[in-house]
Amino acid sequence: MTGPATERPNRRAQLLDAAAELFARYGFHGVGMDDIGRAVGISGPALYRHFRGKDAMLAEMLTGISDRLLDAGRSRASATADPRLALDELVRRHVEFALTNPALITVHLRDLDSLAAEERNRVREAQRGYVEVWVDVLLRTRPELDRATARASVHAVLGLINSTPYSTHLGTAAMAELLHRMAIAALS
Amino acid sequence: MTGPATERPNRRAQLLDAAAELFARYGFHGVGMDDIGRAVGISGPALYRHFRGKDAMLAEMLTGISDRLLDAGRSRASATADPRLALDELVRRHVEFALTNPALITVHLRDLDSLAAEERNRVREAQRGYVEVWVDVLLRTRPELDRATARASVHAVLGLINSTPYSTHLGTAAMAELLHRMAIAALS
DNA sequence: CGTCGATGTTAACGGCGGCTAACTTCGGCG
DNA sequence: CGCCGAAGTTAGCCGCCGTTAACATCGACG
Repeated sequence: MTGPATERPNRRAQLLDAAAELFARYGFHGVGMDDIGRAVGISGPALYRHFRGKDAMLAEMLTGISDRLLDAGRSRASATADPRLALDELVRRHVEFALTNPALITVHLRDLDSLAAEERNRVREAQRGYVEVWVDVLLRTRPELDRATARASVHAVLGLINSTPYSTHLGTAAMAELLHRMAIAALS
Repeated sequence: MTGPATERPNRRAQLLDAAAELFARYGFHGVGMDDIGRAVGISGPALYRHFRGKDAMLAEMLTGISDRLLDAGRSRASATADPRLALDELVRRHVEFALTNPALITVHLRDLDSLAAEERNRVREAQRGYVEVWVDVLLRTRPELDRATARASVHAVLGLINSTPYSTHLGTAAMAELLHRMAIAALS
């Protein structure tokens, strides 16, 4: 009975969403396969029809978002000539992403180390690339900075924006505006 | 043999330090009691001579630092009349703390939810109080802000400072200076 | 209409890890 | 010098959880 084949394309995406929510709330090791199944109305081992295992779910989740962020960042940065506008655009995009996907942000910060070495390095590589995009743009607006300082600044600003999940009692629009202003101020 | 009674006062503190380091690197659920023991040269169940259990270690660790931060914040804030100086002092103190104890910061951000409800609420209460100290000071330097916005700003700045653990390739002095400048800029 | 693949189900295994039990060692102290 | 408590040790239990096995259901399609 429980098999409505109405969910056309990616059941996988739905499962990953549910898993992300649980991982965010209880941590990767604090969530069982049964929990994930229960969250979508199926129970336990059915998940193995869609993923090789629990680790694979985390891996797909994290590589997915880091690759996506990297791609988006690259295209935005290269599409805008004025470095100040490009930086503005990077901030805007990242703020929007963080406010839209707090669970993914949380899991990304918290459970990256639960990944197997290979996948973890893959994610770290994408992260590094994303940061370098920011650094390049930042250096064009403030050529007096050395690269190490620029990199540290970018990390700090991403930390500022990513701290979002723990405090969104302000309405997304106002919060986005606030974070944007603070990020730009911190980078000036 | 392995019992040098030379470690006079608090073995507990030493054990908590080791545990914090491991929790920071692998996450609370990713570390076993045997691992913690091995890190200080004893093995496994010996830890139960000092703590009621693994949860108790995490609880003592987190309540310790949050109470300590709250106390330090309160005394600093009330000891300085000029709000701008008080804010400066809060930032300076917190930056120093974050750079000195990256492991504690990491565990605090990551594993708070692994605590039993009672202890968790205790920690959250201290956190809330600490943020309110910041908010009060900030509101005195920028009376045009409403309290909710001030609170969100404080959370964001704490996120900026706490992002430290993931990127200290700059030397603590330079890093402290940089974070301080960025934090103050973001709050202005 | 019968078969097949996709998607579930429940039962059960096996390892890992937190914790307890029973026993040792040793420094301090009356 | 003999006792006692603090601090360790190893052996082992037990429950949780990721994973596998064996079986069910159903829509699609020749």
